[in-house]
Amino acid sequence: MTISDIAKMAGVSPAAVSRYLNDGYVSEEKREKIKEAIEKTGYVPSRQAQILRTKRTKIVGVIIPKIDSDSISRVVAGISEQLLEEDYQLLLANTENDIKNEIKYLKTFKQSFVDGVILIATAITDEHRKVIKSLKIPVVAVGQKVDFISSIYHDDYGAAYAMTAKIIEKGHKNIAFIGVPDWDAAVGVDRLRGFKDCLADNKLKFNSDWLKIGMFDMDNGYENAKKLMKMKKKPDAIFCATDTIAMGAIHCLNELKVKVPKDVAVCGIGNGKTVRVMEPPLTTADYYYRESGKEGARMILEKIENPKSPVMATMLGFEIIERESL
Amino acid sequence: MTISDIAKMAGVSPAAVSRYLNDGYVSEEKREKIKEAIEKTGYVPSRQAQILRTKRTKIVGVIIPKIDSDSISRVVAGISEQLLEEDYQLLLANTENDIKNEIKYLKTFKQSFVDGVILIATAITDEHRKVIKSLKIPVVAVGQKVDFISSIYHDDYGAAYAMTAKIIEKGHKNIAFIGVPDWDAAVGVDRLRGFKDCLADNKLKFNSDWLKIGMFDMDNGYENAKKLMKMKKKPDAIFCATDTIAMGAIHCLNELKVKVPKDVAVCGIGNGKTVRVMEPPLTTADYYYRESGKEGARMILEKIENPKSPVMATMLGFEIIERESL
DNA sequence: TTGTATGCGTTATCAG
DNA sequence: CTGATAACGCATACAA
Repeated sequence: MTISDIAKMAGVSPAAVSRYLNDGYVSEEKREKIKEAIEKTGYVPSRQAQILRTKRTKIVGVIIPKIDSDSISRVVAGISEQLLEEDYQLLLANTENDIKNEIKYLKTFKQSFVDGVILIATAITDEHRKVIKSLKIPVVAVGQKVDFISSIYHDDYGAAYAMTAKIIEKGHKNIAFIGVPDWDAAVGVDRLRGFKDCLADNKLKFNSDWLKIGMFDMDNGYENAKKLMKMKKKPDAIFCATDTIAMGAIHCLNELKVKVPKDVAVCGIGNGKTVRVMEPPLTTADYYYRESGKEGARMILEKIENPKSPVMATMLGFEIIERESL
Repeated sequence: MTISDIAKMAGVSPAAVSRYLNDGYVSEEKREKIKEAIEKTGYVPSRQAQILRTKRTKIVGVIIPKIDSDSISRVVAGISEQLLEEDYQLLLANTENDIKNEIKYLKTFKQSFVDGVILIATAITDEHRKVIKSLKIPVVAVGQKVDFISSIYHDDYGAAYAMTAKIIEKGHKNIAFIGVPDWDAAVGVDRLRGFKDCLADNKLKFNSDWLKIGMFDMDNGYENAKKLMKMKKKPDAIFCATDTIAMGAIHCLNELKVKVPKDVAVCGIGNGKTVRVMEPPLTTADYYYRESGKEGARMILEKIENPKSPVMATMLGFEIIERESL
């Protein structure tokens, strides 16, 4: 079934059928005939041929470091929701945390296979910069603030600051921090900065022995909480940069029979799906991950429709969720 | 940059360049020239034009009910890994648990936009059947056994049976079951069947008052555990059909100050990422979700390469993970 | 081995 | 308003 077949059946030209399908610049009687022919045959235009002509795939590529992560899968859910609504499709590129794959996908997309790309990256290197600039299609970043492309990110500094203030408000003065490396600008840098600044503003001194850095997993929380509890001078609160880390930390504390929050308070950031059933339920900050995905999708769509729309940066807020671990 | 430009630069015909890129049916000297031209210009063939010609996109569509789920995101991670290896791309279609979207995507894919589709469905209705049969591209199912297409699934019956045996082995005789509706053949039907059969085989009678059905969320576990604990005759163990349900149940029990596993033992199925930090850590069955994704990808690729390869069904095993909740 | 010609299924142009 | 006709960029049958 091609457009010509339909044209023949309806006794019109292929061009008329095309117009019927698109602009709709066609007389009433022919419109009828064409409609009939299409309905009878169940004809559907070939996407590929359309794409070849129009140069638009109505697909957006989404590059992520991993999919089996609570926060990322929520962002993807948001993207997917918005895209579905706008009748776009979602090509998922999972880099498995390998920056080489990230560049590879970016280059693959360069062949204008997709109309735009949403990049959920933990770090933007010079190579990213270079490759992205060489692309002819728009790119937006979600989860990190990037200067040369539009981005949508969370108020990492603010959330960390507010959370720290909450810890202090609860009467804790000896606060440890378990975080991630500083190659992650959002989680590794901003959250730590918010923490330190709040400490300083409250005239509490930052104890670098209590600053522990590890990866984005529960082990980081578990191992570092253990180390913290082995020190002669122990903290009475632990601020974990992510919920996952916090879960590991609480698990460790429970094993050590350290009472949370009485002996040591714990909090995280992210409001992961399962943290409310921890023992005790985790105090954390909700980050509207899903919303950030939706907004990212809106942004890239806007860029696609209107390529010269200005670069913009949107910061999403947060909400402290008080539960019992703090 | 088109193939003709390269041809001109190298002083050969477009066909020669095409052959250089594909079959490689070209003389040594021309080969050199072409190579040079391509390198100089950084030419890359247009995917779209290739697709229009060859009718193959090297994309497989993956239809899922939701992405922000521990088990599903792990399956997708496996699919993604395998696809990356084979140089295929992954078009993600998230139905948001709406069966209408499932059909819609199936139909979208019908326009041979993808070379094959992997369906992660909870239920296969007659409409699914009809639409799938009308597709010209192969479809494989992951997570459910389906008779008319290749599928890969988990040993739900066996896992439930083994887990029940384990509960009995621990000395429990009054075992409740919190499950999901029977429109889900794997989780709703097979796991319950494994449970019942094991009970029968051990001469324990099945108490239908202790059979609770709800959705795939923590609330199901929470609410139904609460109901169970309000009964005059309480169970001393609760078998939850999924880890998520189990987490809700344990949370409830903790709130009620019911000791797990001393007063009531709990177990789940799935080995979710966070269940090992529950208090107490959850006894569950590992399901190799990631592996099932990889296998599903291999299957669809095989079908794509070799369309008349036979329908097959692969069942993946499981492993009981003993922790402290049982 | 090589090049020419043709077709894949649309959409855009342009003259009627 | 309408219908030829020319691209879009590539791959292949076929003739050379």
